[in-house]
Amino acid sequence: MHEITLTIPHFSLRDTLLCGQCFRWEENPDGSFSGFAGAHYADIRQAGSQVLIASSQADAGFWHAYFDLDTDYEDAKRRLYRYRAMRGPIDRAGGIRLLRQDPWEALCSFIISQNNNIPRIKGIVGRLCEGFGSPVPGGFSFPAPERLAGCTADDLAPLRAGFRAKYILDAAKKVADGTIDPARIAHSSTGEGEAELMQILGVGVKVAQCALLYGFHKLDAFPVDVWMKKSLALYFPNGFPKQAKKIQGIAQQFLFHDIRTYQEERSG
DNA sequence: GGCCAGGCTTTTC
DNA sequence: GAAAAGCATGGC
Repeated sequence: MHEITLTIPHFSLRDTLLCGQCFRWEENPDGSFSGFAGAHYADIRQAGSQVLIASSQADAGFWHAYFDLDTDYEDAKRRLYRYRAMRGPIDRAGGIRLLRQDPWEALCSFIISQNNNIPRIKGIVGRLCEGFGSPVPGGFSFPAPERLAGCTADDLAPLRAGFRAKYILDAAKKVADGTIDPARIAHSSTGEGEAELMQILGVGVKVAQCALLYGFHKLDAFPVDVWMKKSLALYFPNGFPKQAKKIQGIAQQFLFHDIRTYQEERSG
């Protein structure tokens, strides 16, 4: 294993890895985390502003990018703090960073997420990797679209993904044959990317926005699910301010984690 | 046991 | 067009 240390002030590793943006990390009893980012297995723990990564590969640059260290979150939080309603969510959930995940993995994972819950999403994603991924140090990679494009729904039955299996296959085929081009979406506007992704069976606005935010790092993407509807009703009944549109994806993550973790029992 | 889960597609009114 | 049903599976 290779030891890599990153310095990330005002950061919460736990909130970042458990807030529902990724599905391949598990918390250990000692508070560290084990799992995968792309094909990189790692054990990660946080000590203050130090993030200690024991990685299967000597690739500090990869982890620098994964934890999005080139984005200034302190600046984003200062801007968002102008809105009184954001202050509680920032104080409670402001340690979250938007991970720069692989686009295909994020797209596929959030197709699986629909009408589903996070523990079961993790189970399906785990079985997908073990059944169809490639062996890498520490476990299995997330399967490439080309690997899944030749599969049938019956092949995916062991995943117990239910009705989502045919959506996974449609997405894999359209990415593998170029109908959907992640490289093109990466250079497109969020609106254009949404339209392209929604060509996939089983991808609506919510899943497309999740893929754009978590897989393509489009910080103006803004997925709204049942939790975000609750949060917006509580904090922004007149809608999220358009002045903050460029970083509303960061705000979304604070609001989502806050409402799920801290406000569930509070009556509106 | 019915309800719900980071929804979407299909059918029906 | 809008609203409702249907969809697989599992946890509570």
